[in-house]
Amino acid sequence: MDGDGEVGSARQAAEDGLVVTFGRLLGVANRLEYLVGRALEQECGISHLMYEVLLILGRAGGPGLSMSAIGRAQVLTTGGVTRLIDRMEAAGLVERAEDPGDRRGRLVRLTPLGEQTAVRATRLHRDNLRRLLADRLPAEHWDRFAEDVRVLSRAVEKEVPRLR
Amino acid sequence: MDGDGEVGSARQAAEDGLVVTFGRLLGVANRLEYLVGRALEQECGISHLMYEVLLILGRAGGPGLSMSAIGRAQVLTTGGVTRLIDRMEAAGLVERAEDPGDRRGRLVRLTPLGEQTAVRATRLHRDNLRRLLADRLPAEHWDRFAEDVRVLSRAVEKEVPRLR
DNA sequence: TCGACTTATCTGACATCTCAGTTACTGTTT
DNA sequence: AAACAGTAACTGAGATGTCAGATAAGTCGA
Repeated sequence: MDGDGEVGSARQAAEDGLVVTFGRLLGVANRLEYLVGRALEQECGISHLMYEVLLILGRAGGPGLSMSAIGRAQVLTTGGVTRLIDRMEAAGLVERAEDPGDRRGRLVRLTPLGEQTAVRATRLHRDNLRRLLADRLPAEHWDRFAEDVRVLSRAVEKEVPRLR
Repeated sequence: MDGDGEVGSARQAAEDGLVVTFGRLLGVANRLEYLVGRALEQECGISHLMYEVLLILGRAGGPGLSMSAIGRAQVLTTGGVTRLIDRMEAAGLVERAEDPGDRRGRLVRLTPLGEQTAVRATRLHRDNLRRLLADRLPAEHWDRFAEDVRVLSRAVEKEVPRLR
C-alpha cells in the first residue's frame, strides 16, 4: 500500500506518535482539571469551570459580559451557560443585569462575594498549578511550552464553530 | 497590598501567566477533543472516548483488559467504565468475557468490528491531528512539545488517586 | 477454617452537559 | 412599516458522567 518499507514504517511510527501524544495531552488536561478542581471545590466551594468564569469576568470588569461571550470563552453551548450562571447566581457569585443596548441580552458581572472568591481561589490555584504543572518541566522548557500552548490556543479557537 | 510595587507586579504577572497558560491548555484540549470527536462521531459513529478505548484494547491484545484497567487508563470511575463498555458492547465493538483468574473481573476485548473500526478511525484521526495540532507548531518545536507532554503525563498520572 | 479487609463490578440517584425547539428582540430589505 | 432572516437567552428531553452503596469474590492473619 505505502510502497516503501522502512520509510513507511518510520512515518507510521511518527504518526502513531501523534495519536499517542494527543491522548496524553487530553489525559494531562483531564487529570490536572480533576486535581485542581477538587481542591477548588473543597477550599472555595466552586468548580473549576466556575473559577474560569470568575476569572474572565474579573478581567472584563465594567458592565460585565454577555452569556454568549462566556460561552465562546469556555467551550459551552448557550444552554450550558444559562445553567452554569443559574448556579453561580444562586451561590451569590455573579449577578445578571439588563443590557441597556440590547434587550435580548443579559450582562453578567461579579458580586463582591464573587470577587473575594476569585482572589482567594487564585492563590490556591496558583500554588497547585506550580506544584503540579510548572515544577514538573525543566525550567528552560517551561517558557517555550507556555508559548506553544498560546500558539495552539489561538489557532484552535479559530477552528471551533460557535456552539448554539 | 503586596508591599513592593514593581517586583510584586512582575511576580504577579508571571504567576497569572501560569493560571492563564493552564486555562489555555484546557481550552486547547477541550476544543481539539470537540473537533476530532465530532469527526469520529460522523465518520465512524464513535465518541473520542470510545476511540481511545479501542486503541488501548488493540495495543493490549491477547485476552483483553479488565474494567478497572480501562478506568485507570482513561480518567473514569468504575461506574463510568461499566456504562461506557455497555454502550460499546451494544454497538458490537467490544465483548466482555469471564476472567479465568478472577471470577469478580471481566476481560474486555475487541470484536472484529471493533478492530476494523479502530483501523478506520485511526486514519481519519491522524489526518485531523496533523492538521489541527502538529501543523500549528513550528516543526522544530513539535518534538520538544511532545516530549514535555510525555513528561507531564507521567508525573501527573502518579498524583491522581484511583477513582472508585 | 473463620472473620475482617480489600477489590471488581454493577446499580440507583443525581449532576451537568448537549441538542433541538421556543420566545423575544434586532437589523435589513423592500 | 411589514416581512424576514439572524441573534440572545431559556427550556424539556436525552446523553453521559460522578457518587455512594450493594454484591460477589479474593486475600490474609489468627
